[in-house]
Amino acid sequence: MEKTILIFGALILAILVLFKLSNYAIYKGDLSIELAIGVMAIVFFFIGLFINKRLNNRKSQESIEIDEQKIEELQISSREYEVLCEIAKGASNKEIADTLFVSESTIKTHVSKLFLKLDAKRRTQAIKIAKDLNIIPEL
Amino acid sequence: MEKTILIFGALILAILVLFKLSNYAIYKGDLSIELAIGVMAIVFFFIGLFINKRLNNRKSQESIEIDEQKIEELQISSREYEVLCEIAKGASNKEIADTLFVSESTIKTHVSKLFLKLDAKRRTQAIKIAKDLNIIPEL
DNA sequence: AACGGACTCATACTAAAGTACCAAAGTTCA
DNA sequence: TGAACTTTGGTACTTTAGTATGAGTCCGTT
Repeated sequence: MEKTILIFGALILAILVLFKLSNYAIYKGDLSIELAIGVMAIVFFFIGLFINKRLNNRKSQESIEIDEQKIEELQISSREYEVLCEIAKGASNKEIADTLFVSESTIKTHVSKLFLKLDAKRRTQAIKIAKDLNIIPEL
Repeated sequence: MEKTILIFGALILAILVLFKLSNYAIYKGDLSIELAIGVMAIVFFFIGLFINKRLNNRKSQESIEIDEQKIEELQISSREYEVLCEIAKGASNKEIADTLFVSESTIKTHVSKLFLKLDAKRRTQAIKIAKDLNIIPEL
């Protein structure tokens, strides 16, 4: 909301400035009315495009961003997080163990901890919850 | 690219039309130059916003869109698809059976079929593959 | 030094998932 | 009509996942 006011404030200011410039040019006989109006219109058209593009870029970046704060809140350790990401990739316990150079028993331990922290009963549920919390990459 | 030409064509046409209208109003003494320019500027600013919003909405709809064609290709039946979505929600076989009013045995049958069609060995992998193929809702 | 937490690992067990095989009913299409 | 497919479901079995318990090492903090 604040941003909207700022944008329109800047817009009105720009209109006033361009008014003065266009009036000056018309009185000097350098510009016709049509040209002044046309230039103004096109300038503001592109201002509209530019502002909207900026807002939309910000939006799509936000949705991709991982919620590091949430990970902290849940007290998920880095190793547990690694295991979570591997689970979300569809790997089995054995595969994850091989990937991370530990035993399957260790993976089971991490998984159990993850379930506690995410309040999940099975890995598919843990993936869903993690996705909803934006704590794992969309990849 | 074609769209861009069309948009700018329409833009130039709109400028010419509004020129004529504004000239007519100025000669009649109804409008001052400043007001005409201001109105033009604001109109085109919002045209810019509007056009860009339209283009971006189309984009974000595309990325959310489920690849129905892919589902057809993989020959996933509607029932199988229902089960796939439930799996992705984190539900167990028992829970899915209760949700769809069938037996757990039936769910297992559908799941096995899904694994064949998605070339997956376990449900977490099936979810990943389905996600990558854009055949299940982001939800 | 003592404590707590992360990481690692094992064992034993249960539960859930996954596989194989079989079957029946209904629908669609050549 | 027969074949193919979908949907449903059961049984028996194997494999993987998940739980519980216990333990050791390392590191940081009090």
